[in-house]
Amino acid sequence: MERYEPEAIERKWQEVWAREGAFHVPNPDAPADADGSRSYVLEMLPYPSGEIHMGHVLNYTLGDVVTHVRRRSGDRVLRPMGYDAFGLPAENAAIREGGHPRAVTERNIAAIREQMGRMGWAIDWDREVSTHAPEYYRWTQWLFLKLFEAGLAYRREAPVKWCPRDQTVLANEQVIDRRCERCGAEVEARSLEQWFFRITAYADTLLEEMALLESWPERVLTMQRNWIGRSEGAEVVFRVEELDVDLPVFTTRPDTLYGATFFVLAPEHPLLPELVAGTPHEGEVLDYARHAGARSAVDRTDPDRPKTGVFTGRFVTNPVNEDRLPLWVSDYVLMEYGTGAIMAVPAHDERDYAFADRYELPVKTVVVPADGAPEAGAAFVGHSAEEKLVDSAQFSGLASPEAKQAIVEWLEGRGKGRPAVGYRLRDWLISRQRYWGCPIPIVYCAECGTVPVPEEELPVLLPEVDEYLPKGRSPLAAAEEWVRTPCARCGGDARRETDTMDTFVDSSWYFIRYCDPHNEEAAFDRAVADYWLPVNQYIGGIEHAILHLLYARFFTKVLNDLGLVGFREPFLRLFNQGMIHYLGAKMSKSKGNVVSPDAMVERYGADAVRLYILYMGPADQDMEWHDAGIEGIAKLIDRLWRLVQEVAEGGPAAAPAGGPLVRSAHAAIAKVTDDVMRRFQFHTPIAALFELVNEIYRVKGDVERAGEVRFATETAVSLIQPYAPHVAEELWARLGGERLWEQPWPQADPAMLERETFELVVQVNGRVRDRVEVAVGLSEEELVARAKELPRVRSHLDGKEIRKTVVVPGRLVNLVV
RNA sequence: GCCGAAGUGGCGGAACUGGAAGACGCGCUGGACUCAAAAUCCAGUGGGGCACAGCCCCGUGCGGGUUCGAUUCCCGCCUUCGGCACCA
Repeated sequence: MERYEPEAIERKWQEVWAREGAFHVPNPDAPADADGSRSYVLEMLPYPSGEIHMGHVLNYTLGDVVTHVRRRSGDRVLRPMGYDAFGLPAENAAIREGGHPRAVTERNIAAIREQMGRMGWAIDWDREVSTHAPEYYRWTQWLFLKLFEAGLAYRREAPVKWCPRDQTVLANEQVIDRRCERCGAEVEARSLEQWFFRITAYADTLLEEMALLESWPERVLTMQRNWIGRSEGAEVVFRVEELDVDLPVFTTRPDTLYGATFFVLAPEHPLLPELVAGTPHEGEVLDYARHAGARSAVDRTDPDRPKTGVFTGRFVTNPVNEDRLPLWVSDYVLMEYGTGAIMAVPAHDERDYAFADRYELPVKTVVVPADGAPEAGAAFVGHSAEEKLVDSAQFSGLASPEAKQAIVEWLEGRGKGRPAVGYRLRDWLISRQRYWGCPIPIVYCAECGTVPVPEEELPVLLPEVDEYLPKGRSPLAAAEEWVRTPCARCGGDARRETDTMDTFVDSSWYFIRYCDPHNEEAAFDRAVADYWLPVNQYIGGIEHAILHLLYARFFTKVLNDLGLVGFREPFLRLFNQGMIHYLGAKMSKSKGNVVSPDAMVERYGADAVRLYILYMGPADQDMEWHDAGIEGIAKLIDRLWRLVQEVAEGGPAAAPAGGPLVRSAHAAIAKVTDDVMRRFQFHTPIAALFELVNEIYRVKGDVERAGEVRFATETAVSLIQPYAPHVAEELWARLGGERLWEQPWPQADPAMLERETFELVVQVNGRVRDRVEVAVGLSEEELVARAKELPRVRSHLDGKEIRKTVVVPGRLVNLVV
């Protein structure tokens, strides 16, 4: 018998698919009134580092299975691929090895494209895009200008996070535990003129429109909610009477206003120098502020470090009771949240309490449990209806939530406060002082100021430079000829912006470009975008739970508000695949525990790798790669292979009208289809295929059942096609079929799923005592009668009185004695 | 601390809507084939007990509860993982 040789088979069918353009899906001629169902299956585009790893294999094989099943179910399926090609690794490789980042990137892209071909993924290669191509980044720049016109892109000097190793600023989202998300270096604070996108204007929308999403993992929604960090409270204005200076604070606990005993400013607060100018405290306060600024972020935000601060000599007035509160400065108050100033209520805030304790400031309890005795000292009680106010003038006795509202209303009536909402989210800092990115299309003119590059002059091409090494300013600044340019408005001397954009800008709209990738007149045609989008199924790693997924949602909402697209959310369903571990740890080059996809494909074939990566376990959980595991899958393919040889030799067989094996085949169709399409579960369909093949093996020697065996074998081949498209195609051909990839997805016949008999489970007192095969459709009385006849049941009934009888039709009888 | 996810055999896991716990695979054991091995095929495989063709008990992190019946629902814990965190 001919042996299964994956290499030759896989090459053969990959060539056929390429020749026939098997997976090319053109846009409909009139997208606005195209009929038939369409489906957009998208996986996060790869960053073109050296080669793909097992995480990519899992990611894109998941998408591939969904694509095949949907295609064969009759959908027009968009399934594109591209490269997130700008970014630091290519630039760093170019610096290290010499050469141009473009050359490094394009070499890597070629290698990845080759590997993807070897995996046999059903990608529409006619739609391939790469974010570093001028044909692409021209439109990234165009979109930047749209945001600029809308007032959503702006430049300002602001304290920013600086990565000393990568020599560039970072977005807040790229700082993890105060370290650079890419290189792990501890970030520093700097104050720089930088470009921002006003994502904070969309904070509420980003929260509210989560309701439009069909299926996102709860943990991702939670992370985004945490990141946006919305909290409701009030702004309350305290006042330095002597100087006529108002100091507003943001608080979530206006109910504790009567408990405020001091007031604290952040060391960076802009009014601080003015407050202490010419006073005996000036030197000490400014000295403290300078030292606080010099502290590292890690040190300063360590909650275990004893709190420090100094008194400014000033007092503020509490608007509710005219109390004069001493004004302190301390670095436990952060300039970047709220107003950079707080009212301190040591009785009801642990941080304020720690500070009060250290500097011997008074503690005044104003909220107590409604039912219990007030405790002495600090009581960090909640602020639900279970707590009430004390020592709070006319608000005493009110429950905490009512008191909040009443106090804010009272303040509002006197112009001393108003309801307010605080967010953790900051505007998105998009400037980068690096070469390999999309140039920001802006020029600075001495006369006209900040001037956008006119649309017809796009793209602003990346200039060629000799030196990519970052030195704290953009390498683009060295291209003096490129930097000097006439002002688009007045024609006078102007200079180009030399920073490039964060690569997350590039990937915030690539899924729209895929719809219309060759458009030279526009970023995309709205009708085409609206035809395909929003994405029905997005698949990718959890590492983008905040970064890319938040930015892409923001971009989509902006584009919708600008009338450029007709949808509000880009990705209706999101699936995050788990990480693949090997030898007990996450695969990494440094640990030397990497399983190379190429080596596995060479040894077992792409089909076996594809099947195994999905068989390892639930795809949304982390999985452990077992070398022995893939052998089991190789065995399945081999068993199917040998089975098909036998069946093919047997020649055509009469189509069976029924039979247990035909029923099993239909059950497998139902299971695979439901798991993939409804449950998005990929390992159990493979188990169902194992079961089907095992069952065929048990009966294949029976010549009477040749028709059943042939039908079940064809079904198994057809069902395995989304997982193992090459060998399935080959086996399908050997069974006399052609173009399996275009064959309609098998339909389970409901009549074949129904059974004439079932195994009735009989319980006594809820414990299984016996089982008996009975006909479907018996009445409850008949089922109970059958159950009572069983000897094992009778021995447990033992003549006792039956107090209750539970019958679940089609399943069980439970007799309670 | 706040928010979220998860805990099932030796291992990965299944059980979807409250109805046979452990599908399927790995591993292991035994058998067939073979001079032998590999491959292949067949069978067995949660733990314990007994009067052992069989039967009984225990068993889904722990303790309670609801129910005729709980891996599944409720309450309270424990552990692990992830996010946020001097965020006022």
